[in-house]
Amino acid sequence: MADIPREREESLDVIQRELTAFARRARSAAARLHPDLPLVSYTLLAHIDYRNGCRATDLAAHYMLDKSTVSRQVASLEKLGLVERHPDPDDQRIQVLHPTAAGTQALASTQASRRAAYRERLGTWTSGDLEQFAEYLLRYNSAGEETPPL
Amino acid sequence: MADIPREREESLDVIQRELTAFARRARSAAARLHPDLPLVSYTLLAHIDYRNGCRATDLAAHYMLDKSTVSRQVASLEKLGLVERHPDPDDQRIQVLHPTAAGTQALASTQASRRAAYRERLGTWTSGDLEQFAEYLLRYNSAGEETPPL
DNA sequence: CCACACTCGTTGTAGTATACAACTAAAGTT
DNA sequence: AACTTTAGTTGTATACTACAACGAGTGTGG
Repeated sequence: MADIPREREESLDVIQRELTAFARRARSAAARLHPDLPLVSYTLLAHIDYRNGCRATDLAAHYMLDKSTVSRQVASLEKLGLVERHPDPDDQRIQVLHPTAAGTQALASTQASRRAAYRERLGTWTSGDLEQFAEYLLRYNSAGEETPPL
Repeated sequence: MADIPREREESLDVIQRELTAFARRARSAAARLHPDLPLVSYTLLAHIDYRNGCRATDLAAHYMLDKSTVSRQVASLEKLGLVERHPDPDDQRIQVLHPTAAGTQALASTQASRRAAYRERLGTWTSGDLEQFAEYLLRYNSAGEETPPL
């Protein structure tokens, strides 16, 4: 039951369909998890934090967004007092983005409810399955650093 | 290396982060794969086809969308001549949606390029890994029929 | 040192996706 | 017949996004 092409195709179709369903549902779910935070911005804020500061260009590359989109999102995060921009002394074009204290705090409280949701949702999974699933997702996403993910 | 809670948390965080990254990238990727099709509508059309006809309400439930959103998307698909509405004779409130010939055809050609993209992307995976990954995604998504997926 | 090219970011404009609320119409329930 | 529930539409407002044009800073080849 291993290398029969038909089985591969079936698996690919399932993966395609389920990933699509997930992506379509993600927004509404995210809205429920942090109704306050501008919601897409949350993702960017989380990434800024994860990277310990980064540039707008990095965000655009990572999420495949136009720089104008990122620019506005960052502006909105700044207006909300969640991120700060620090000009890079070596290159005046660059603004290094960092979460403010409020940003870190907002992230932490949101992260808590996200974690709780995931824990509940994946509560019945064995640790081995979680690990394996995480590994698959990493592999899947990294495969598409260059090419489109969907 | 099995049931240590810390390891579970780490896996959960990775899953969370990678699923989020995927969801954020999905739109831009989808835009590249079918620049012609209204692009969100594609998903709905695919689901209508997959189900061999369904109601707008079913689409809303499946993708966690507001009925007004679905109503407009379906209207746009109809205007493009990709779906037809057939009133249910037993219940005049209901419109059963079906792909038109053009809809089926559009779906087929898009599906071809999608399949190609997935085949390329997952070409190095073993059939076993694909099967396992598909199974995880199914399990993950079905766990959230009630609760939010993200 | 200057002209050209490149990079980072912003702003103008426009299209798409989405939700919420109010509404119509058709069934179903008392 | 009156109330409730379900299916779908429309009005309105907002979020997200891209593309194009632009401004400012950096780097490089004459």
